[in-house]
This record gives sequence, structure tokens and C-alpha cells, in this order.
Amino acid sequence: MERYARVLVDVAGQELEQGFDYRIPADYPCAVSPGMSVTVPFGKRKLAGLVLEIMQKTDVPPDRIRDMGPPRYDGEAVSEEMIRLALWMAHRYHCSVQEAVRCVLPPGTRADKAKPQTYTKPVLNVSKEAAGLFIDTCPPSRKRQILLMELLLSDAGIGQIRAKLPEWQAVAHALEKKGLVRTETAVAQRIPYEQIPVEPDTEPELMPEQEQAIGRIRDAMASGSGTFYLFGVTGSGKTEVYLQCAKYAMQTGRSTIILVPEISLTPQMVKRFRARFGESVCVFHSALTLAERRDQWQRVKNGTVKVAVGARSAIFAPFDDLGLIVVDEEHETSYLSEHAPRYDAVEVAQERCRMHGATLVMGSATPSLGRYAKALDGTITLLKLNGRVRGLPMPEVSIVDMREELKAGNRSMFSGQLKEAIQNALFNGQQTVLFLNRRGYHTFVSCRDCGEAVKCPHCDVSMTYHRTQNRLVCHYCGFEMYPPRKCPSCGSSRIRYFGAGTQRIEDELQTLFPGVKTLRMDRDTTRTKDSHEQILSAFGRGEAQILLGTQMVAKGLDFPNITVVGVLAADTALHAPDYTGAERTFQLIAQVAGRAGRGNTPGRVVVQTYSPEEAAICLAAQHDYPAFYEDEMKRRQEGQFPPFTRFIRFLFTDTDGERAKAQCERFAEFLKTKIRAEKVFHGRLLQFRCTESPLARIDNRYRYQIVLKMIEDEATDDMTEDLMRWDDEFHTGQARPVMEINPHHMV
DNA sequence: AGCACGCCGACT
DNA sequence: GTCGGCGTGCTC
Repeated sequence: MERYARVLVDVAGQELEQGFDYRIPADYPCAVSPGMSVTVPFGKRKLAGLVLEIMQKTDVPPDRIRDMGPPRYDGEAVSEEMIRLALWMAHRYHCSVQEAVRCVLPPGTRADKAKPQTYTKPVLNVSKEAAGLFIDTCPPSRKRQILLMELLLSDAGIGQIRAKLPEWQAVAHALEKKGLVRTETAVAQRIPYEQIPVEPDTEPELMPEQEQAIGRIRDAMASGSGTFYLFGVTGSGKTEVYLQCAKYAMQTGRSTIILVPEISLTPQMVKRFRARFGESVCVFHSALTLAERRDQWQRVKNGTVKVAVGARSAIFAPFDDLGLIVVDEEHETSYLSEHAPRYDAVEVAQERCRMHGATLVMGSATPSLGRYAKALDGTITLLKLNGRVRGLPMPEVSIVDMREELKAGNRSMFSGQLKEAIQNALFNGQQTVLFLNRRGYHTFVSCRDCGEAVKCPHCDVSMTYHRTQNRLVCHYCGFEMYPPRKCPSCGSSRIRYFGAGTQRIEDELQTLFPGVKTLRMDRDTTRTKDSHEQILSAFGRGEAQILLGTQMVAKGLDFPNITVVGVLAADTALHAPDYTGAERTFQLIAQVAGRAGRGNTPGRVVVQTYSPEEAAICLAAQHDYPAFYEDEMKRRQEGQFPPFTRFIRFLFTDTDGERAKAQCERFAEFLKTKIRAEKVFHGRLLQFRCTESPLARIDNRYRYQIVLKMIEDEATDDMTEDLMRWDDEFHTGQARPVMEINPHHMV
């Protein structure tokens, strides 16, 4: 019986290929399995390829099929499981197989460029004068040649050349023949990574709830299955549960992956794992260089390490003997990849566990609604940690109604209570953290008297103010209107445009507390690699009394001297232009509240808001997630939002606005015809809108989109797959839309 | 990505 | 006419 292999050929250009079939010769030198790296004849060339699948037969006509070439090195590339995972991802997230495969291959590899990371670049072969002379004397019709010569004269890097002249190789080839240019091979350099030694720790005494949780998880691990949700407030001892389960995995000879939202913000998690497991822990740090990443990958692959701690992409750590995956802070959006394969690391974790017979443990104090729902209905086993370690009390959270402050004549960003709290802390030599929850740069319009933000009449979602056109836009359905003069719900004319920056607050702090040292942590101050840690450790050393930052600060803080935490404008997230506003507000306040008073002094949390009666705010102040869950689920159901519905967006971008629009409309027509013919969609499709994207032009590309909303039930996955298939069918070689499922924002 | 093929403007 | 630049399409 003939055997065939479907091989993913490494042609880094077009994403078109789904694999080519080759015959496996009967006398092939070794066993062939998916994940193996081989050489294959391809046209006149020999290329590297990755075996995806072994088959008994093929559709390719016999006269065209060729024999597979010999294995590369010892044939080892990735495990069969990882190839299966990649194929699953390509299907699940509607990306090309090579995009998916890139996630599971060693970092920075494209099958062929195996050992030294090299690239070719064009360089001048003549003097600058001669090059200039060529530009001046060459016929103007040879635009590309002139452009390349100009780029080379201005010492442009390879990136710049590739960007401005994608077909530079052909042009360079022509110039090479004239002797003006030659190509050189350059090697990417590597920097050694130093391991920081950590003091070993001792295992603390466990609380009964922790013991119980560990017991349940261990039992599941022993039987090779199980999905758990560890629900507990900050400080309830979740990390210790993770540590004990990882230890059990090690004792039974299996490996563990620990996912954390952002490694640079969770140094204490890394430290605790290092302290407990020493050399058998590796860290996938976002600041690692390519070579360092590859070293880590190798150490995982050859079994030198048994525990991998890292952010999203660490889910692809190539363990063969995986026994446990932990996803800490499950609700964090950093687990969602924003480009290429738009995967959800939590889903990938689930799939890996299924394939390896491993156990999945998620943990959070503020679970995402969808996953908590699954924990309540029993799909996931819910484990609760109600107490806090060392009997720490939950901090007092006071809510300040900023409308009252305004009535009392206080126009500043700081309420009387917060000012006083900061003053006290300064007097006692304690530290303060202030949060400005400004996500993106959106601005919303709200009423100073009733606190209501202007909402879209069709979507129950706050509208976003676009200054350039002076219009309010709904980012969900595209509805537009001029900002109202009077508040639509109470008639007051005291309408306010929100969107204060950290800079302005810093100025105000200087006025209120002259001479006080402040640190700022936001997009602008954390541009470089280690800036997060630098700012945090400077604050930890007491170099400043006040730390001012955005949401990102909430995760990284674990210092005993912080006694005051202030949320300056809790409403900002609440009125973000999407349905997750309440959820994210609750998460922020709950998370922030856990940061105050970790030492001996009780903490004080002040939350400033214009809508103190909002469930997300008052329930967060009472640390009552279950009540918030009930309330928010009701709202989501009424408003027909996820998890009760599913949004699908097709986004078309083009430098030519008319072309983008035409493409989008053509696809809309095509989709409508298909949907009409497919019965499952009847009664389940709640919305079909084809609009100009709210941010009509980003990066000089015009954006048009189709947004569908469907009811979430047992047929939704099938409908999603139909849509993916139609997207493929429509794909005619021209601009292809980006298809997204429940995109986290609609801009 | 490479490489062949074939179209089209420029020039002996 | 033909030569070379440059776009297009194919590779199991």
C-alpha cells in the first residue's frame, strides 16, 4: 500500500498553500510522522517542508506526484500533538496553516532557516559618487532601479527597503548584472540571558479550602482530565494552589505551563515559582531576544525544564509530557491575540489539555462572565477560596459621588475624601496609588447632574465623541448624531466631555501637594523593555510617594507601604464604547481594592464616580462578584449581548476608500444570498450591518466593515463555520476581509 | 520565495 | 524586429 505525506512547504511568500502531497518511498530511511522536518523537490528546487499528515491516498494525479526527499537533521521538528494543535487553530481561528504552524515551531523559525538566523540585503558595489552618477544618467523610466539606488545611498536598512520596494530582489538582480550592487548575507546577533538566582522558600501552612482545592485538582490530574475554576479574591492563596499542583505534576513526571497576563507585571509570580522549583523553571519573558527564546524552547523540548511561566505565547511551550496548565487571571484580555492567528490562549490551553490528557486550572477573583457561567452550570468545576491568607480583612472601599462634590463647589479631579486620605498617607510616610482608567483615547459625553452618558438609541452602548467631525458615533452599529445640548434623560444642560489625561492630573497633584514626588506609568512612560519593572521597583524603594497610572498598574503592585488607593474616574471604562464596560469596571475596582493594605496597616480605597448606584461600582466596593454576575448577565440578556449572542465582523481595509467600500458591499450581497439559502440562520441572525468603520481611516487605510450579530446557542458554531467557508469562497485573490469573532473593540 | 512565461515599450 | 524590464502564475 502506497503512503503519502501532506507537506507544508516553506514558501514564506503567499499564504495560499494548504500543503502539497508527496509519495513516501517504500525504502524511506525512517518512520514518518506529522511534525517531521523533511526536504522535498519543489519545481526545480529542493525546499524544507513540514509533514502535516500521513495519508493512504491522494487526489493529486499520479503523473504529477513526486517522491518525498530525505529527512532534515534527525528529522525532528515538533511533536505530532503540536502539529495537530496548529491544524486545529487554523480551523478554529480561520487563519492559514502556516500562520498557525508559526506559533508551534521554534521561535523565529520558518522551517528552512534552521540554524543561524540570516537574511540577505543589497549593498552598493560602487562608490557613492558612481551611484549618484547612475541616478542622474539613467533613463527616468527605470523608477525602481533609481529608488533602490537612492535607498542604498541614504543607508536605508533592510526593513525600509522591503517596505518601500517589496520587489527589491528583482531590481537588485538587474543592478547586480550591471555591477552596481551586490547582495550580502547578514546574521542576526544574540545576547546571552542571565538567570537571576533566587532564595529557596519553604511551603506555608495551608488553609482548609486550599487543601481541598489541591486535593480535587490532584485527583483529576491522576486520572488525566479535568477543568477547574479557582475563584478567590486577591490574597486568598491561589498561587500556593498552583505551586502545589505543579509540584504534584513534577512528582508524577509531568510538566506544567503557567500563563500569566503580562510577565513584566507579575515578577512575584515568577519569583515564587523559581523559589520553589529552582532550575527546572523557565520564563518566557516578552523582552527575551530571539536567540534567548530559542534557547528556552530547546530547554523545554529536551526536558531540562519542567515548568514554564509566561504570557500568552507560552501556551505553545513544546512539552511532550504536559500534565497541568494554569491560567492565572483568566479574565484578562491579554490572553487574546490581536493579530495573525487571533487565538484565545485559554481556548488553546483547553485544547492542549484535551490532547495531552492534562488538567486545566483557571483562576481569578473576577472571572469573565462566559467562563463563570460554565463554572456554574458544571461544565467547569468551580473551586472557591473564600478566606484570605493570614486572616487579612478586605479593605474598606468608599465610593465618592462626584456630582455631590461638584454641587459643593469642588471642580478638581480630586474629591475631599481622596485629598484627605492622600494627605494622611503623606504625613505618615505611606504611599498612594492613583488609577486613571483611560482605555485608548476615546472620549464620551455625559451629564454632570444625572451621570448618564449619551447612549446609542439602537445599541445601549455609550457613544464615542469624534472631535474632528464634532459627532457622536456608536462603535457597534455605526449610528451617528450631533452631541445633544441637553441631557437626553434628565434635561440638564450641564453636559461634559470626558477624557482627561495623566499629564493634567500630575499637574493638579503638584498644585495640591507641592513638592511631592510622583511617578507616572502609562503608554508614554513604558515604551522601553523594562520600564514597567523599573517604575515599579523605584516605587517599591520609596523613591516616590504617589504612583499615577492606568489599569496596567493594578497587576504589578504588591508593596506593603501602599495604604491609599484612589480610582479617579471609575466611569471611564463603564462608558467605554462597548458592552464589556461594566465587566471591566468591576474588574478594575476589585483588583485595585486588593492592592491596598497588604502589610499591617489597613488600606483605604476611594472610588470616584458620577454613577455611584451603578451595580459594577457598588458591588465591586462590597467585593460581591456573584451578585454582580447575576446583575450583569441579566443586562446582557436584555441587551442581547455576549455571552447570549455572538458578534462576527468582517473588516475590509484599503488605501483606496472606494475600492474598500465596493469590496465590502459586494461581499455583503454575497453573504446575504448565502444566508438566505441556509435555514440555520433564520431567526438567529439579529443584525446585519454594512458600514464605514467608526474610525474610518487608520494608518491611511480606509475601513469598511460588516457586523453580524447572532443568537448564541447550539447552532452558533455551525453558523460561524458557514461564514468562514463563505469567506474562503469569496476570496478571489484581491483584498480579503479580516474575520473576527466577538472582537474586543469595534474600531 | 524563485523561476518561467509573456506582454509591452525602447532602441540598433 | 528584438531586447530587456516587469507583471503574473505555478510549484505536489
